[in-house]
Amino acid sequence: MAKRVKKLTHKTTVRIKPTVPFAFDPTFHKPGHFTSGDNLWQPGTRWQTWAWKGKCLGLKFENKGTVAKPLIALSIFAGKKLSRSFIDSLKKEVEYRYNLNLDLKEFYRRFSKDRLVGPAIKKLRGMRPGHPSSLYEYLIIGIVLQNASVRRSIQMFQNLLECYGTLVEFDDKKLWCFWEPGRLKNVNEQELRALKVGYRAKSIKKIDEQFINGLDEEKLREQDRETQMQELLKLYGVGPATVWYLLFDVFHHWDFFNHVSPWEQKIYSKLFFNQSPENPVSVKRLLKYFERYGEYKQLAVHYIWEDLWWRRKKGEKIPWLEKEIRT
DNA sequence: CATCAGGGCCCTG
DNA sequence: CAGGGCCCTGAT
Repeated sequence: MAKRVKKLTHKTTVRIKPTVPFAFDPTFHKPGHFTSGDNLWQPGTRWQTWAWKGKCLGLKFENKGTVAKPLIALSIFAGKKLSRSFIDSLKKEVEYRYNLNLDLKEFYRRFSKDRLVGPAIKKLRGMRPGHPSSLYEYLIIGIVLQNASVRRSIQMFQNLLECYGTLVEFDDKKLWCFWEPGRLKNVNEQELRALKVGYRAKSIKKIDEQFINGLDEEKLREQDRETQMQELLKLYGVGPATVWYLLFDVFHHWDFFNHVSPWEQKIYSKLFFNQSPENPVSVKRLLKYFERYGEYKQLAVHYIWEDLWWRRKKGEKIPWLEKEIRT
């Protein structure tokens, strides 16, 4: 689909100082997550589109510091000049989504000696959990992940982005920027189905409607975890698997672990019990094992998970893992 | 060629 | 609370 490119020519740069220690690359690039047309990464630099308060923006994060003395240069590209207050609110949101003010000391103190988490902490020291997406965006991603292989999820997501998103150009990169909540108001299910999302069209449509009806991410962030979970489960098409992802990536609860999807089950079985993926350990037993990481259980597993994908990315041969990756 | 399972969820009985 | 159906796609 040919679309006009929106050029983001106004550039503002702000400096962000994350808490110490901070690791740039494993924070801004998660090789275990599926990639899509809204971002690019190379060591030391991340480009990311960002739909924020009605504007399409391009963000460029550059590593200007070290683990012990972190500094990020964040360049914000926009179509028009941005106000100071807009930039301030955006900076705060960036810090929130990437957990740049997270204090990891207690987590490291307790688990640096753990046989599995210890080595991961050593390699990824300073890595933050986090995700660039808003609740709305993550919900859409969550829906396209359901009951589909990675390749198909990427295809569905890309189709949606190219149909309803905006192609932007900044810093010589062309990337797709997400559409705003409510954009699908006058789109019917059939049009969505044409993008090969199948029965997920109904969920996507209903989620978009909920945002028109006043679903508010900021307000939901202030609620406790149980309330958040109940509210999210009310959404059509959102079940335990999607909620579990949301509570970690969007609402930043490190202590919540109640779900393991089939492919993750196979990978955890190998990592934690050295059990072959053909004969995986039960979900119940996996969850019981994670209890040892207490209030940091989700963070601990995130470290081990990311370590695995970074090892693969760096060229380590992990034959059993290759078998589990369906592209 | 047909059949099937896949990074769930809803709905029914 | 178990299980069928749902869209589409690549694998077999």
